[in-house]
Amino acid sequence: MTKILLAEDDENLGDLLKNYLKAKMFETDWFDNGESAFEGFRKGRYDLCLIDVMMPVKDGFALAQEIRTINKSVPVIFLTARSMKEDVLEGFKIGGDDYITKPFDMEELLFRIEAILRRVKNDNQFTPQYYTLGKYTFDVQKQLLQYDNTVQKLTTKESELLKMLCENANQLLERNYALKSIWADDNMWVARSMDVYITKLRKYLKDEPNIEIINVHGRGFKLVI
Amino acid sequence: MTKILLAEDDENLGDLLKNYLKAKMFETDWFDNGESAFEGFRKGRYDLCLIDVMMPVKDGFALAQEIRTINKSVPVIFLTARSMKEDVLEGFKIGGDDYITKPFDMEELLFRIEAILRRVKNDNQFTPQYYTLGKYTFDVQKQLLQYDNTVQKLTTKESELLKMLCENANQLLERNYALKSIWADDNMWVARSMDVYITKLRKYLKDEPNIEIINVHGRGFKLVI
DNA sequence: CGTGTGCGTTAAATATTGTTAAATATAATC
DNA sequence: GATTATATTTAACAATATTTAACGCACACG
Repeated sequence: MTKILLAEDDENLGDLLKNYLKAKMFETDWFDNGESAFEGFRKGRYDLCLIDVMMPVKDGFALAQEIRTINKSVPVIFLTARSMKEDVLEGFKIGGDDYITKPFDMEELLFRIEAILRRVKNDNQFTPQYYTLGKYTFDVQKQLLQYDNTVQKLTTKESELLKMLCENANQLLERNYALKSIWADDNMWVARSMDVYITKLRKYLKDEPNIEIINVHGRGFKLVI
Repeated sequence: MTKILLAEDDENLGDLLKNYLKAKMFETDWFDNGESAFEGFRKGRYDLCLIDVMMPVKDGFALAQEIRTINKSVPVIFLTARSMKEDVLEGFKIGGDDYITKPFDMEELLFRIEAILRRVKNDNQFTPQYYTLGKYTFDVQKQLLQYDNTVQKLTTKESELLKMLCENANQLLERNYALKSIWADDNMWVARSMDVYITKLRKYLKDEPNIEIINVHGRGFKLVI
């Protein structure tokens, strides 16, 4: 379950937010000042922080800065009064991921939370170690393609290309994009090299009829599962 | 490049939006009434529609409905005045993907546009697409047309064109619309290329008397089932 | 009817991709 | 550092995909 830290001194708003987020399947710990919120952060594990800028004892920026000293990546969304829009810059400088001005739509807040979580997930998401391609298993780290008792060692380029195809499974992998990523160049000659590797990968995967690398003429390739 | 259709009668807002979106790397065609916007949609190819509800000549809902008759999937965001929040339901019923109430933050709008485009992209990725054409089955991802034990591999262009025809089955598929989508252009020479592909598709489908690709003189083609 | 334009079809021309093998570069071993 | 082994690129040719060209017919419109 996704856990949210909420730092908000207004009792009505805090309660409202906590209940709304609960309804949307987020588990929220609500603190009514910066001091206790920081204590809470140290003891807990949170996927996202929702911090009001104006708070007694320790304001939102101070809290965010403290949080950053012990965690560089947790997303922070600031809640700020509309009149204080200059604060926004300050907020981003501290490393906030978004801000939202009061009064705000609950729906809009939810929207931003989900967008940020999605983004963070994609960022941090260590490229999965393994991909399952029909009866094959592709071990990215070890560069191995195996099924049953057969093991095929892949070369670096083979592995990098297959990895990119897997990341974009059922989607077009653009020729130029792949070339620039793997070959750091996209001239005509290098492009032919990529074709050679496509042939190799197809050969490795030929025993699995549900997996296919199809060409999209003039644009790139698609790994269809 | 991502193309946006903007239908907005307010000259200031329209201009502002167009420039803002341009700065954010979206190419925007701006129409100031529903009538011309629909003309524009028919002739062009758009990734997303941004439609003001209150417009002269043809209001936003009517426009969206007309767009839906020729395209079932393009995302639509409605712009609506805050006082008319009841309209929201109407908008979703028509098949809008989001709505945003005026006055709104440019940033919020951008946020929603990006979120929807991301979602649409992910959707398409996983829904396996098959069309049933009489005794044939058309597998869009794998670009295959099969019946019984016969399998016909389709080329990229063949497949893209057949897909568009299927999406608009029993409806007119406009020449220009298809050309801009598949060929990213609609000059005279490319148009002949499309005719060649129509001939090819007819040849593939000739064994099924209930399926026919008929020509609508001067307008386009229609896949009749 | 006759004329201009659009469409159907086929075949040739061009561009892109598939495949294999040889040449070169890189790494591993001694 | 020379010698293998392995990885990658280059080259050459075959196979496909796409576009262009050509010709004849169909349709709209006067």
